[in-house]
Amino acid sequence: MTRWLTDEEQRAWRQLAAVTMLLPAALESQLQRDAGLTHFAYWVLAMLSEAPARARRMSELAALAHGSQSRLSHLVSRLEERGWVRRERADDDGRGQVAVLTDAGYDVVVAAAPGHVEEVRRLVFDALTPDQVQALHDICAAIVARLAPSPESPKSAAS
Amino acid sequence: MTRWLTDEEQRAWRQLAAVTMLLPAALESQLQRDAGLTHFAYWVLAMLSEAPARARRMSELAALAHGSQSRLSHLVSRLEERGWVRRERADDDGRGQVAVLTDAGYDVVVAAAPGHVEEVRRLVFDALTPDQVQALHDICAAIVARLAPSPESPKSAAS
DNA sequence: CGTCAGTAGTTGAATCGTCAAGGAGCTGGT
DNA sequence: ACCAGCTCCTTGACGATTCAACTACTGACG
Repeated sequence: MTRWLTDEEQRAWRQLAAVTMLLPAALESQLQRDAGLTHFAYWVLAMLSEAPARARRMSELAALAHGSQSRLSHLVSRLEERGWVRRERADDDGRGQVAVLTDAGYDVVVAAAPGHVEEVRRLVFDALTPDQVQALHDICAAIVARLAPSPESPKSAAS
Repeated sequence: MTRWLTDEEQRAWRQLAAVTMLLPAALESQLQRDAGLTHFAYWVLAMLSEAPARARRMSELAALAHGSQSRLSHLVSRLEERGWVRRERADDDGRGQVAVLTDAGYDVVVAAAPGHVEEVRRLVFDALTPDQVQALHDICAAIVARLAPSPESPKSAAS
């Protein structure tokens, strides 16, 4: 006995689906054109550029960029070939690898950031009122909570 | 002189970005597991199933599914191999092709729909109040308007 | 009519992502 | 000490997507 969507939900879903299909494509296209970067690659480089010592553990980076470890591993290999990232062994854990942003890599993010931010502003925030920005945050946070089965959130405390 | 994002915008953007990365992946994964379908493939089949005579022009279908013509063409070839869709020449326009949903294809969408809808409800609508659903619709519609450079919208009328 | 720009769609090469398998290192119980 | 099982990460094969031609047709203009 499927609970179908109401008309309002259906309408909202079609718009949301459109956003999830079109917005990433639009950002990809801008980044690809102006900086030769994937949206995912940009995000990874950005996360590295903000990190202390511009370095992060692979798994941490994968989680921050919302991608699988495998995807990240392949990407980092490509970025390494271009000389934007370097891999190092983790001191504390012999299994771990640390991705380090090189100076050349840093220059790439810094060069790509303004155009990307401009595009995000143009496509998203210029279209919204401040109240809507707030609402968007809350809505997306609620959805993300469902998507990321984080260790917190379950009801009662386990001993 | 880049106009950077305010803190509120930044927060909202991170959540929205997370949704655009995680939600499609989650839906893909459910559809792939339970029906052997891509989200895009599901959407295309769904659009066909709603159409009069279960048939649509390729370009119309591409627009409805928010994908490129090339992407659709490749997909339809794969769907054709599985016997879920058939290509026909358009009567009115010799260049055009019409994609037609076969009975087998119809059965596939009908079988996949309940699980998919359940997942959408679980991940999105169960997390939101009715007010938020309404707000989500308006927000996404505003963004989509920026993304789809529709022929209307420009300011003054051209003769 | 012929031609020429524009539209509809397909194709193939190259890129990117996923999935399943595997190497290598840590950790806890005995 | 050992070994079973776990975590971290990489790899290779495969599938899906993009990008840039390319074919085939239409419609307008002289």
